[in-house]
Amino acid sequence: MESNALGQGHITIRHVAIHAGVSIATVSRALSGNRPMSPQLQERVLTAVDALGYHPNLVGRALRQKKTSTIGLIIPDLENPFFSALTQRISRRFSDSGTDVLVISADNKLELELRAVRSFLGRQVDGLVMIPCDENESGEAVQLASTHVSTLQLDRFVDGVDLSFVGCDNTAGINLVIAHIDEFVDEASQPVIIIGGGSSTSSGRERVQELTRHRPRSLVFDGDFSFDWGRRSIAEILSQGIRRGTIVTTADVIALGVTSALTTTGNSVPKDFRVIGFDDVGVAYLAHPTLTTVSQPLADMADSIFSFMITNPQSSQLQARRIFRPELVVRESSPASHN
Amino acid sequence: MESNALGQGHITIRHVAIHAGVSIATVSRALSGNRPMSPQLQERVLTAVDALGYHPNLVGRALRQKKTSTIGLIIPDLENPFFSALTQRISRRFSDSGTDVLVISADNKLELELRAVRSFLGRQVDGLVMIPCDENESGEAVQLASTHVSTLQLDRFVDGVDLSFVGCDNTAGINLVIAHIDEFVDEASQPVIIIGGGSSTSSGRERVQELTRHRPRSLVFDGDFSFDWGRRSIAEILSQGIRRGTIVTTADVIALGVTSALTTTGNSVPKDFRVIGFDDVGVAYLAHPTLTTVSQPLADMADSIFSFMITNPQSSQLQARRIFRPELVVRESSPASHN
DNA sequence: CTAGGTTCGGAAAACGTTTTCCGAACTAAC
DNA sequence: GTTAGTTCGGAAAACGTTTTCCGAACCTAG
Repeated sequence: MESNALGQGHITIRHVAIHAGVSIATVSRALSGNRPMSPQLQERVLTAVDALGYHPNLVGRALRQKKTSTIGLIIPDLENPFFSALTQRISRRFSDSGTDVLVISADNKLELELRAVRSFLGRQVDGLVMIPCDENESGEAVQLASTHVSTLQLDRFVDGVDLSFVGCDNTAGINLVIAHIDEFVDEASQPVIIIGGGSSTSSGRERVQELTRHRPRSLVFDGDFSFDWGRRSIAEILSQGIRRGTIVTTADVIALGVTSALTTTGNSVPKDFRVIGFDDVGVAYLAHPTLTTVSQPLADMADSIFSFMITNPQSSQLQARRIFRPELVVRESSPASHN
Repeated sequence: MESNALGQGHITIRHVAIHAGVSIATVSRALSGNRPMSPQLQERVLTAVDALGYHPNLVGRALRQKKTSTIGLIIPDLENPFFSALTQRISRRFSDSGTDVLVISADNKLELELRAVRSFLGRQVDGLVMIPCDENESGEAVQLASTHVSTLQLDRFVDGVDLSFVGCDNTAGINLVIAHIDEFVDEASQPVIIIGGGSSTSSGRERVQELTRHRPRSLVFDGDFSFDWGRRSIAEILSQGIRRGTIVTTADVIALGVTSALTTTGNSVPKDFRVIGFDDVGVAYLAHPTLTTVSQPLADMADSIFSFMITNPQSSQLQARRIFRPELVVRESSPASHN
């Protein structure tokens, strides 16, 4: 059961060196290929490595090299399918580059977010990507991160700090929605029902802001990015006696809760209520009715993050700001040909 | 912008020591509280720490202490809502215990799974939790992990290796489903339509196995744990001229694809087809119709993982096998009072 | 005033690696 | 045959911690 060839503890480079009858420097070089050496010697080392089942201790290596071939990713909520899809895409993008992506979920708590930053910094990650929990309150965490390591804000940014950012153009996305609504709502500037989420995040705020700019007299409800808030918002709306309208949400998770609550209470989508989401998560086209939404280019964003992290030499004097254009995806929850 | 008080590079314990006019040993002790010391001296060190903005280098600490206060979690597919929910619960459970949970997604690829194990081992994690990708092919990865660190299989196990496991009783879960079906299918042993997924995983296999044991003449389709497979399976079923029946799937993600495809093709759920899932992911009760499914006790499982990792002293002679009882949740997709 | 104990700070070793530096051996050129 | 150059292996320093060990200082009791 124990695979120890020598005394106790793990097998180190020293054991390999003894086994192969060489110095530890030679073993290191044979493995890294850092300096050319005679093939037979290298071969001898390699067989010793195999025989002993040696795996290098990355902690020791990191300490010496002052780099870990690792980037950290801090996610507010893994249960949000948009974030988990983003996480998946990013990991995939980095997967064959030698650096691996470590994920920590902050569970939407500022305290955990800050702890995650500290943890990653202490761990000496080569880069840090974070979706800040809060536009204002996450300032400390982001600031701390950025002074120590090359840091990138994703999807949301915090106010004040001038830092690199990758995300989508929320204003443009909402404008697509507005243009779409104009097709079937006769009178322009007809108020809509806005079910917002995460108003203390830049994305949530920007989206609601642009919506109310176009439709000033709209009803605005504010909650968080969750299925449940979508459901509860409908209870509120129905209790106000509203029986039809166009509902624009700031996230698919909300929209899905909304349509679910509407249909279970006997309201028809899109007949009584049209519903529009944001993000185009995987389940959006599985919902019934399928959800009209704004699609973000996840793969492009992952590419952008990758190139930022790879090319960026440690301290990022150059602020990158990559804002991607989203696309409207019209589905059954708000058919274009309705009226 | 640069917060370096001294030359170049990060601020180390040495800088703090100089600043406070003490030795590095004293700084270490002041921070860890490892040995009592006079309050005023400690105070002096602490202010120096604050003044310089020192954060300990966890890599150095890990090297010395031979422990990292970290556990690794390897997930086959973060986009599967069941897995992301599980991940969230586990992180949450560990969040205030001082050890943090690092997640790597294997993207359902054996090669990435093995690499993730190596990465975590090299990183000297104190424990490793993994959901193996494949019942047979993941043997190497799991074996490797278990010989080096206290390892726990989650939700699925691999054949052969005798290793600790936390999961749910799939057989019991399926028996609940069978009992439920018996209520509205007059003739017992009436064949059903089984849409399996992940037949090369223990969970997928066990569930289908128990189903066919009770309903030997059932139609069995095999695919993977994904929305898309659920959709495609329906195309296949309809092309065979089948227009009604009871569909049992081995995962909610499949079931959601199934109901989606059924309703968009004009088939009614539960009138024409009854659909039953497994896992009880968050969206299951948002779907239309809401999904009957088997619910797994996520919080209990997370607790179990936690206590295993905390109590278990390094090498786990004692094999833990915690199998939890699932519960049936009857919803609209297969109403009990149908016939 | 001395013997024995206790407190507490610092020097230095240790963790596992990479890499710089040095020196030995060999080669080639004059 | 000597010198200069090149190759290649090893000794040792370095990375940033924690912790063992030692010794100085102080206290207490006889």
